[in-house]
Amino acid sequence: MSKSAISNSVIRRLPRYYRFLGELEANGYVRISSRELAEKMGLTASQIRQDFNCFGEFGQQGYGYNVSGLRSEIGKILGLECKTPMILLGAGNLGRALASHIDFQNRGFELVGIFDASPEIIGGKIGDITINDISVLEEFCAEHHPQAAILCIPKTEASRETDRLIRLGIRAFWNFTHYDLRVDHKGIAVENVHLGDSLTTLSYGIKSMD
Amino acid sequence: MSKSAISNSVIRRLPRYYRFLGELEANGYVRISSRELAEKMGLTASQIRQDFNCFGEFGQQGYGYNVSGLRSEIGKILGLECKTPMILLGAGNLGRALASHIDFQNRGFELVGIFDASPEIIGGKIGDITINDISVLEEFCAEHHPQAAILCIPKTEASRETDRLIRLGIRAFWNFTHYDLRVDHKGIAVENVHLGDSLTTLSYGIKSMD
DNA sequence: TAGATTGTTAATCGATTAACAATC
DNA sequence: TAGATTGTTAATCGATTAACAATC
Repeated sequence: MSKSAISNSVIRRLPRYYRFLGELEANGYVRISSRELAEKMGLTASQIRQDFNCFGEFGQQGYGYNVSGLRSEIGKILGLECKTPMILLGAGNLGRALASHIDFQNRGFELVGIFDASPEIIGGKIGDITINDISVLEEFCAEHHPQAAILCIPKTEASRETDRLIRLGIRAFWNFTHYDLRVDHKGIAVENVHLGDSLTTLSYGIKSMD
Repeated sequence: MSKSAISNSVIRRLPRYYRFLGELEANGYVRISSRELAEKMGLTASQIRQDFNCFGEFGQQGYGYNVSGLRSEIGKILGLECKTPMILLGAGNLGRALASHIDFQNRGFELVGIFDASPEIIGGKIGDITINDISVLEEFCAEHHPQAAILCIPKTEASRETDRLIRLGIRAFWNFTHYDLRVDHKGIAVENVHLGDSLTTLSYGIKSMD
C-alpha cells in the first residue's frame, strides 16, 4: 500500500523507535518530546521530527508526542498488526535459537512450521512445533500457506531451496545463510543477516580506536 | 592507528567486499575490473573505485584489480591479521550457535572462553571449549587477557556484566542482548546486533510491496 | 496569555554518481 | 600503439541539521 516516498534510512530507524517507545510505555511515560527522545536514543530532535513527519502529524505543538499513540502508529506503518505465517528451514543451533528466542508475534509474524533434512533432528520439537522432514514442504505449504521463511540452511542449498520456496508461495525471506540473497523476482522481500560481516566490522572497530 | 577520514558507509561495505573477493579468488579469478565487481555485488563501478581509493591505489589502469592482492589489503585495513582473544557470555542456543558456526579466525578473533550462570550448562563443552561458571571470570581474565566479548545474556544482566567486563579489560563487545549497548567510556568498540529489529524491517518489506 | 514544542522550510553536510584525463 | 580501466575531480543527489513561524 503506502509505497510513497519513505526513504530507506527512515525505515531502518523505525523498528528502533518502536522498541524504545515500547520501553518508555512500560516505564509509565505518557508523553515525550522530540528533544527528550533524541537524548535517550542518541539522535537529534530535528531528525526525529523529520522522521515522524514522513507519515503524518503525530505530535502536538507545545506538548510533544503521546507515547502509546505514536508507538501504535509506527507499529501500523511497519505492518505489525498482521501476523504473517512463517516457516523455518534448518533446525540447527541457529534455527533453534531463533525459533525459541525471537518474539515473532511482536514483529509481525507467526512461526507455523520447522523443517530440516537431517534424520536425527526430524521428529524433535522446538517449543510446541514439531520438526518436519523438508521433503513434506509441498504438502505443508498447500495446507498452511506460509508467506515468509527463515533460511538457516547450508550455503550450498540456499539457492535451490529459495527457488522452491518461491514456487510454493513464499514472498519474504529472513536469510542467515552465508551468502547475499538477491532475488530477481519482483515482489519478494529479503532481509539478509550476515553475522560474519558484523563481527568483521567489530574487528575494524578495535583496530581504529588506537 | 589509521583514524583518517574513512567514512562509516565505506567501512560497512568492507566486510562484504572482503567476502566477495574471497569467493572470486576461490573460483580462480586473478583480476577483476570495478565494472565487473559492481555487477556481481549490485553496486556501481564508481562507488567501488571511490571506496578503494580511500586507502591508496590498489588497482592498475587498463587492467583492473588483482583479486588476492586487493583482498589481503582490505583484510589488513579490517585488522584481520590480529586474532583478538574473545570470550562468550551466555551459552544458550544463540551463544552455542555463534560459538560453533562463526569462523572467528577469518574475522580477526579467537574464541578462548565460554561462560554461563546456569548449573545445568556449566561443565559442558562447545567444540573443544569447556563452559565455565561466570563467577570465575576474574581469574580467567587475569590469566588469559581476552579483549573482546560476545553478549548472549539476558537483557537484565547486560548492563552489570558490561561494566564488569570493562573493568576486566574487555575493549570490544558483540552485543546480542535485547537492548542498545552504548558505552560512554572512550576506547570501547560496540557492534549491536538486534535480530528483532531485523525481522521487524522484513515485516515492513512485505507490507510495502503492494 | 506565555511557554513549550511541533511541523516545515531552508541550509548544510555527506555520499553517490558521472565524467574524463592519466596511464598501464 | 590502441584499448581498457583506473584515479580523481566535478555534479548530483539525498539525508541530516538548523531555524523559526505556527499552534497547542
